[in-house]
Amino acid sequence: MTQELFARYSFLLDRTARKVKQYAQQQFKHGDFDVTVDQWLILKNLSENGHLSQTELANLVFKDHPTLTRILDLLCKKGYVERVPHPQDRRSFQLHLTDNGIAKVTELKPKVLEIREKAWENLNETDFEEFKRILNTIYQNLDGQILEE
Amino acid sequence: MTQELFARYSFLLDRTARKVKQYAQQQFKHGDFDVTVDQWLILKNLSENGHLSQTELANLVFKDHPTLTRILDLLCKKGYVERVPHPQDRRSFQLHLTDNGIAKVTELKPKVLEIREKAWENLNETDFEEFKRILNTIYQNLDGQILEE
DNA sequence: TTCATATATTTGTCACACTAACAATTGGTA
DNA sequence: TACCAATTGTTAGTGTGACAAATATATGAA
Repeated sequence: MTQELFARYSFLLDRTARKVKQYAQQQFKHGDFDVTVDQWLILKNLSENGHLSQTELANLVFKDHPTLTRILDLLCKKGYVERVPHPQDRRSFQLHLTDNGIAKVTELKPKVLEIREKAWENLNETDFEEFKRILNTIYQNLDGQILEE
Repeated sequence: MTQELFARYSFLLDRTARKVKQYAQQQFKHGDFDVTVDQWLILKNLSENGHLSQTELANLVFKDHPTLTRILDLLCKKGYVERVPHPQDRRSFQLHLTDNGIAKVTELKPKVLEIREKAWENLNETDFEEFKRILNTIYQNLDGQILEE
């Protein structure tokens, strides 16, 4: 029976994802980056895509709306992001980086790449392609599964 | 430069791990399992290893001590686990499942395996071995990295 | 014995994920 | 025009993760 064997994937996946985040967060803290790993993800995506709404950004980074609201609250408080009222739709905001935010992204970008590289010691590009393929397959297998009863 | 490319792994890893957890938690809820995914991990490990201390259990499931304390608080409140004072060492407890806890594990075990299987559609055992190898390599690359300065 | 050190667990704080409920606004339709 | 369903974003509640610090007990050396 391979069922028992396969079931271990969730444990290993969770354990590794936590370790990756924990390692990066330690390095962030050690280098006084002044942002968390998740906050960095938001800053980076805002720097690569100008003037998104929160919904657009949420879809881009695969975070839900309440989580994004709170991360943005913190980034606004730190002065890296601003919520600009949307000219046509008064329900929504256009998000953009402040000058401080832009400077922060410029400063951190190379440092983050260096931190991320550590995980791939002893692994090559073929491994990466395999890894990507399997992760995406799992994601798609579970995505959009409607529950009915 | 492959640096940028590689850096995407953390995003995909995090995204997939969250999806896996979210999917399982939905199914748990839908089936009225009365436990969360993390609580299930604890129950399962307690059923496979009798009379662990919290420290031993924490090492087994790779959760830190405060997190484990809180999960156990909930499981005790639900009546699935008991903390029995260690006969020799008054600092520690021996954990064991109550009768309800044992029944819960028996009830849920096949259901959880079925839920877990969903992720591996379109993937085979070779994929699983590759996946395991890469995850474990990443974990080891980042584990035990001491920070100094 | 006494003190320093180590170990087991708990508590507090902050951040994030998910659900549910809510307010405000928009846009289609009767 | 007057509804009403859908959309955008927020808030509250619960669970979990990481980290630091506190508490209690144990152990070993002086």
